[in-house]
Amino acid sequence: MAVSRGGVLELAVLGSLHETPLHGYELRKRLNALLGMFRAFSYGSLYPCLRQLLADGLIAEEPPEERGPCATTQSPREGTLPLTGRRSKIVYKLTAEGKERLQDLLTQAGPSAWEDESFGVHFAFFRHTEAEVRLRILEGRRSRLEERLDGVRTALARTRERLDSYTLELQRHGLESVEREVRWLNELIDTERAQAVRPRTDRAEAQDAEPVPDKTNE
Amino acid sequence: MAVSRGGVLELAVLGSLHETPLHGYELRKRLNALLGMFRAFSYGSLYPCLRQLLADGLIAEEPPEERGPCATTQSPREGTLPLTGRRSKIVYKLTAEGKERLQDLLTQAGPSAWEDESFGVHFAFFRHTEAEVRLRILEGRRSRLEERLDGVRTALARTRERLDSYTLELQRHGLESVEREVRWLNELIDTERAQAVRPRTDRAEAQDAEPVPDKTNE
DNA sequence: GTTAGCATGTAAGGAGTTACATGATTTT
DNA sequence: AAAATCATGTAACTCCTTACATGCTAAC
Repeated sequence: MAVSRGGVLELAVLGSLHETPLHGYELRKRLNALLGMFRAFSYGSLYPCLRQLLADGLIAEEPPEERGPCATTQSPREGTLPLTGRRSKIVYKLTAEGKERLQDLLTQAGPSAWEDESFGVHFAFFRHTEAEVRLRILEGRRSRLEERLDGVRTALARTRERLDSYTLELQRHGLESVEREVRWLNELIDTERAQAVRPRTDRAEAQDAEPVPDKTNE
Repeated sequence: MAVSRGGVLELAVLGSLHETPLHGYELRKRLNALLGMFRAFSYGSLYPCLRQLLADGLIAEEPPEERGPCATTQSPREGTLPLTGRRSKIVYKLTAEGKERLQDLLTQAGPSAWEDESFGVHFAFFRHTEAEVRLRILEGRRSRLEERLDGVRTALARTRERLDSYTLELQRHGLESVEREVRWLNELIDTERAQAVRPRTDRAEAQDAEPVPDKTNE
C-alpha cells in the first residue's frame, strides 16, 4: 500500500500537514518560506501531489469548520458560504496512514535523505526524526560533501593546463562553500552527539531539543 | 537551424570543446572536475547530447590522427582494427556552426544564465563572454538572490508561531549562504566595473582579465 | 586470466516546470 | 467595475538519471 512515489515533495507536504491542516495555496507558501533558500515548488507539482496523496489515503479533506472562531487567517464571511458543500478552499489533513508514511520517510537514512535536493527538506523536519537517524543523515551528508571535495581536489591537482581566472574563482568559491557546509555539519554532529550522551539529564529541564549552543557572533 | 534544445549540458559541452577536442568519456570527467561542486552529469545525458549536437552539425568527429607518434594514450592495435573505420574513441571538435551557437549561448543574459542550475556553467566560460554580458549575468544573479532573501525574510517576519530549533538553524544557515554569495557577487561586479573603466590602461599590460584582486587571507 | 577502468551507448522513466485555463474573493 | 490576489487544477514538456548492455584495454 502507498506506492512510494519518490520525490521530496511528498515528504514536504506530509511534514507540513503534520503540524497543522492546510490548503494547497497556503501550503505552498509555507513550503517556499521554509525552504526558499534551497528550492521552490510550483503549483503544477503541488496539486498533482496532493491528489495522489489523497488517492493513496495518506491525506484527507478536512470538513469545513462551522464553529471555528479565528480559523486560519480570514474571517469565514458568515452566511455567504455557497449552498453546495463546494468550497473554494480545500483543507487537507494527515490521516493515520499518512502519519505512518511520514514516519517511514523520516526514518530513511540514505542518499535520498542527504543529497542536495532532499537534505534541506529532511532537515526541516528533524524535529520529528529520531536522534539516531538524524545523526546518520548528518554524517551521510558530510561524507557526501567530502567525497565531492576529494574528487574535485584530486582532479584539480591532476590538471596540467593552468586555468583562467574565472574558472579558478569558481573553483575557489565552490570549494569554500562546500567546506563551510562541512564545518556547519561538524558542529551539528557534535551537538547531536553531546545530546545523545545526556539526553535530558540537565537540571532545569530543557523544553525541547536545542541543538544550537547559542552562538552570538560568527 | 539548430533547434535550440535548452539545457546547460549543451553549453557545457560546446564550451569545453571550444578549448580542445575531446571524446565523451574524457569530456565528462573534465566537466565534473570543473563543476563538481555544483552539479554532475551522467553518461546517460552526455552521449545523447553529443549525438544531437552531431546531428545538428554543431560538432564533428575528429578523424583519428594517423601520423601522431604518441597519439592520445593508446596504441592503435595495428592490423586488428575492424574493417570499417570504427574506432573505440570518438573525438569530437567544434564546427564553425558550433562556435556560432556557443557565442549565441554565451551572449544570452537572462534567467537561463543566472538560475541555480545554469549560473555555474555560464560563469565557468566567462572567459569567452563579452564583458557587458558578464556584468549583466552577475547582476541578474545577484538580484535573483536578493529576491529570494526578501521573500524568505518577509515570510519569516510574518510567521506567528515560533519555529523549532532545527527549522531555525536551517533558516540561519540558508540565509547566511545566500548572503555570502551576494557578497561574492558584489566583489566580482566591482572588479568587472573597474575593469570596464580602464580596460587595459595600466602600465605593465596585464596578460588577461584578472578579476580577483589578490586576496591572500579570508 | 581475471578484475578494474576506459569507452560508448540505449530505454525507460522520474521529478519536476511552464504555460494555460478557470473561477472566487478582496481591494482600489 | 477593474485589478490584484487567492485558489485550484491540467497537459505538455524538459532535462536529466538509473539501470542496463556491450566491448576494449591495462594492470595485477
